[in-house]
Amino acid sequence: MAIELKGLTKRSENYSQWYNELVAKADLAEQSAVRGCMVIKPYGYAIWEKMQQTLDRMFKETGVQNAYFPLLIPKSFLCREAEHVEGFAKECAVVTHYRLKNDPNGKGVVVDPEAKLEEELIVRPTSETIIWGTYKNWIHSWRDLPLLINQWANVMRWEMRTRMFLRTSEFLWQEGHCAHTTAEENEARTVEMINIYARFAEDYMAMPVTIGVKTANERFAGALNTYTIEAMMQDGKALQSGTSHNLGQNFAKAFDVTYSDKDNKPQYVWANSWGLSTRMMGALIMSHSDDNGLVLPPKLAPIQVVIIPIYKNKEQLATITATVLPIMEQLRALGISVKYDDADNKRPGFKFADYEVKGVPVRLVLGERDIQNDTVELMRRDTLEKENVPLEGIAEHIKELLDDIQRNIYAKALKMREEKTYVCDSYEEFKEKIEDGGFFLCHWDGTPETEEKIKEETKATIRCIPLDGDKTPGKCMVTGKPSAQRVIIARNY
RNA sequence: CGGGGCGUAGCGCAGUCCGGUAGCGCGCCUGGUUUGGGACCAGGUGGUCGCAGGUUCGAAUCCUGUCACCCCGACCA
Repeated sequence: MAIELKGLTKRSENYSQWYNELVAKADLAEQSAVRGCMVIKPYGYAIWEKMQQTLDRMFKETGVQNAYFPLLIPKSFLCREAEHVEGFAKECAVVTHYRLKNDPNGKGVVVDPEAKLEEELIVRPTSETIIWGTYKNWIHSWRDLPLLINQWANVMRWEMRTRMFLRTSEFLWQEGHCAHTTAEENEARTVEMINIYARFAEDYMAMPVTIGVKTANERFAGALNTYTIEAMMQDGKALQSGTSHNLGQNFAKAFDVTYSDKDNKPQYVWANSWGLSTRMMGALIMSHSDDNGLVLPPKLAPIQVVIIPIYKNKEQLATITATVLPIMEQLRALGISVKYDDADNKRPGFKFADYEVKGVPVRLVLGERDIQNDTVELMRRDTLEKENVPLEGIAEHIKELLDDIQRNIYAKALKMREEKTYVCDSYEEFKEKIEDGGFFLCHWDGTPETEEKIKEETKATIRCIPLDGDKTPGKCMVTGKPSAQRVIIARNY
């Protein structure tokens, strides 16, 4: 394909340009003909599939089942919950007609004015409304609860400005929607799901996150409370990576979802919803990648090991292949995904660079030299270190190495976050230091006005009120009023 | 919607000021030599110059209009 591989912009020179080039050169995604939408290419999608499989397994372990609801939502449904519609109204795509006809004045087709829908349909920006409209029919008795449903879907939010993976008009995600009998059980589920997201981020994506609560300003439209996991990207900006919302009884009341309890009394159900999107692809890229391209955590890499033969003729290739095949079998027996790239239309140097930019964790190079010595050249992507290792026991060695890479990139990301996290008590100091990015642990008086002031003056927002950590009270950095605990303030994507 | 930029081959661009045969690099195709860090040589394919008008013997180039897209803000996961 027409991808110029040379000359990736340096990460330190222009982070945003580096990111865009990386997405293109690692063959993850490209702009589509539709404004603000993205084509996810096979390699990018393979990574997303690994994320999906992992999350799906984690969800099912807690009793969640998958289902699918329609793309289009009747406008009247969206309007049922007042705060919800207000929050999403400004970014909804609307279907108004159901037919085209030949243009009477020329070529092509036009919308047939005769085919106007009586009620407009909204392309889902999220599915709470259509799902609660459906749950009304599913929930009658306390025996129907809890109802734990997830759907994998696309949603559309007509964003003004877009950015590959991080903000696109259409994006893929999963959204879970649960119904419970009690407020306590509902809250516990909301927290359980944000913990699953945190575990996914840390254990699989190797991305440290902070679990916290959103302020009223940043809360999901229609929720009582929003939990979030916040990660720090390499440029010090925050990325909201997953959210879990306690919806209280708002949607149950709006859609009249009630059940008969054990005393045969009607009760509204308690609801929560939680979502994680292809934005995580952006998070993955920005957490670990370097000037040579993507660095994938082994647990999410579609290809964990690539083997490249060096040969001068067919006979040599045959000899190398005979050595490689058993190695591949051993690796696969250990559950390691491996690719043998013996294509003869690309030279080794090209392949080296290509798999590096694609973030393949481990590379083996095998030539005649190695065959004679019973060794193989091994390179790990995270450090780019090369070593010659004996063929004997190579599969076990690689298995351990993959675990080590997974740990190492997590440790690196954690170290970076710690270095760029500051305890700050002076607003003046904050205004100066925020220019270089980072998380700022500051006291805040708890008012939306102060939060708004900080946002207007510095473009930074309160990312979350961390659940763990220091709970020492203090004085608000801006107003000097009392503060219950420090919050994380940062600029964000 | 404000402020800036751009539209010429699949991709990246030059040519536009000063009108006169449509160019370069990469890719792609063919053949050969290569292969331990992004190969080289030779030959070849490929474009109604965003669109619509106008000026002119003649327009990628000048004029008018229009439509895209990109970057910086406002909106946001």
